[in-house]
Parts: sequence; structure tokens; C-alpha cells
Amino acid sequence: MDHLPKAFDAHDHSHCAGNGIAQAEEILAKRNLRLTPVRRQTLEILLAEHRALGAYDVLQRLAKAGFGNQPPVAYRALEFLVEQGFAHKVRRLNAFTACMHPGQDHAPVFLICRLCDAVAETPAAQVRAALDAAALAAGFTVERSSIEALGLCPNCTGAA
Amino acid sequence: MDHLPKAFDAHDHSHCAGNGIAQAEEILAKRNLRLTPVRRQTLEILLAEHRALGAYDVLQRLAKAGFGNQPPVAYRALEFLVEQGFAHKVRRLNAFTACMHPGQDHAPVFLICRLCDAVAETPAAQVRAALDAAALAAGFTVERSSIEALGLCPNCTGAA
DNA sequence: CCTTGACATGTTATATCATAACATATCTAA
DNA sequence: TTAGATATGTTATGATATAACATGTCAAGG
Ligand SMILES: [Zn+2]
Ligand SMILES: [Zn+2]
Ligand SMILES: [Zn+2]
Ligand SMILES: [Zn+2]
Repeated sequence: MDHLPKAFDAHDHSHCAGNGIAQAEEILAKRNLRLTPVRRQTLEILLAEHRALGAYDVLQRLAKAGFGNQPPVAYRALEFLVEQGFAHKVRRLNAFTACMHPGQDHAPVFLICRLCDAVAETPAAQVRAALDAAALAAGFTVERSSIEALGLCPNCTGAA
Repeated sequence: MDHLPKAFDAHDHSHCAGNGIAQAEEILAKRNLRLTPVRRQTLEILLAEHRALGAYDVLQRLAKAGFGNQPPVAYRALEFLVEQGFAHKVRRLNAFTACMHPGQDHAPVFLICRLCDAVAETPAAQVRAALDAAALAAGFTVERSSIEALGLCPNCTGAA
């Protein structure tokens, strides 16, 4: 089993975090939008782990870093990151995770491990195509989609 | 465009409701489980429309029908119906909808119209297969999945 | 400069969604 | 007919999310 998503594989995670911030800065500069301190910190919080964090978890960490600790502080930063494509909301978890391919237009497919809570974003083209075809047959136009699988990641498959 | 899902097409809706209850009764009898008054009423409430209702909407209707009006009343009935496969939770909406193919083992794919709120369940085999393949490539074992599309139904596509 | 308008943040309050825990009632089978 | 299992009622609280408004920051145009 090669080419595992980073979330399921040992890797130099400092790259993930560093790249995430760098790409966000670059893309936002092109769009004339600002990666303000709260937004930056929020993205760093999400990038710190390959899993999804609830808004209140994020809020708590923001508060520790010296930002306001009222819910809108977290929700606004998260909303911005989601709109700009640097984070996604995982609906099954009511939680947020950093996007692993910012800049590339993509509808994410999430694999969520129910044991270790790892969240991986996996290539979606085929799944999207199948969904679009099913929708088309029903005369339905897809604008946004959430595709999420809950199960066991490779590391937890044995331990089940 | 033929073979539209009922949710998007004019149809004799009394069949949907009647069949839904009848099938639930039959299946539950086989399983030695009971379609109690609250459960039955809850299923009727969900079957009444091809859309998803929040638990508190359901609760309000249950209260009007003479049942308790505390949240657990609705959540327990909904949980039972979901476990037994007569209803699904639509995660994007935090809401519940009656299953259109009870008895058949299936992971649903939902098409949710953002204008008229109609929710249709559409054939999922291809989409599921694509998702399973993507997961397999990542060494991930899918146990449950939610696949939901938000967009415009055939009736609302023009009106957009 | 300095004003002004857009954007961003802080804060209060409240809305919405969901479950824990325990008391009471009903059904089923020994 | 009584004991255990299942179901319902009720209180209380937890978890998630947004509305509304006050304050602060910044960058352009005068
Ligand atoms: Zn990493
Ligand atoms: Zn895992
Ligand atoms: Zn119908
Ligand atoms: Zn519609």
C-alpha cells in the first residue's frame, strides 16, 4: 500500500504546516485579501494536526494565544478560511480541518478514522463524476457536495 | 428527463406515505420490534413531505399530536427510525428525512434543492463504488458514508 | 496630513441542535 | 404475577452556531 495520504502515514509534518501557511499567504496576496493574525493563527491551529477540530476547540486555542474567546472570533476566522479554500467543514463531525490542496479547485472527499480521528482528504474526481452523473439522471444540478466516509484508517484497521 | 425521483416530480403522494408505514410495519414485525405510536407518528411526519425536518420541527408536530414535547421524545423516535433504516439524517441540514427504499440495504445519496428544500434519495451504487475505490487506494475501510449534494432540482433550475 | 469608508475584531446576547440522567409506565415471558 | 426488558415522560444541561452592535485598524483620496 503506497501513496498513502499524509494523514495516515508518518511524515515530516512541519512541511504540511509551513506549506499551508505559505500557500495561503501567496494566494491571498493575489486576491488582495489579508491573512490577519487571527486567521493565520486559526489556520496554524488547523494545520497542526491531520484531524478536524470543533469551533470551540479552535476558540480555546485562539484564546490561549491571546485572541478574544467569544464564539464569533473562531467562527469568523473559520468561515473566512473555508470561503477562501484553506479549510473545510467536516459535516459529520461538525468540525473543521485544514485543506490539503489549497488553490486547486476541488470538492473534497474525506476519510475519517473513527478510532484515531485522523481526517484525510482523498482524490475526488471519480467520486465527483459518479455523483454528477447520478444527479444529472435526476435532472439535478450539483453546486456543492459533501462526501465523507467514516471507517478505519490503515493504521487502525488491525487494531479494530 | 424521465424517471425523476418522486421528490422532484408530481405524483400521488398518498402512496409514499401509505407504503412507508406499511413497509415499516412489515419489516419491524419480522424483527420483533414495535412501531409504537410515537414512532409511527414520527415516521408519518417525515413521510408527509419530500424534505428534511429538524428534530425540533418534528417535536413540535408530535406535541400537536398529543405526545410529549421534550427534545428526547423526538430524538429517540428519530434515532430508532434511523437505526431501523426508515429515516436518514441529512448532515448538511442537521435534519431528518424518510427513507424512500426501506428494507433495501443502501447507503443513501441525497440531492438537496437549495431553493425549494426538496430532498431526493438517488441511486448510489456507482457513487459508492467510486468512494470505496478511492478509500481502498488510501488503505481505508469505509463503514459508513454520507454523500450529499446541494444544488437545484429540475423544477428550480429555471427559476435560479 | 486627515478624513472617510471598507474591513476586521471584540463583545453581548440568543438561537439552534443534541444528550445525560432519572422517574414512570407498559409490555413480555417465565 | 412478578421480574426483566423496553418504552416514554421530564428535568436539566451540553454543544454548536449566529444576530446585532460597538470599537478598532488600515489604505486611499482629498
Ligand atoms: Zn502532515
Ligand atoms: Zn485511525
Ligand atoms: Zn411522495
Ligand atoms: Zn427545488
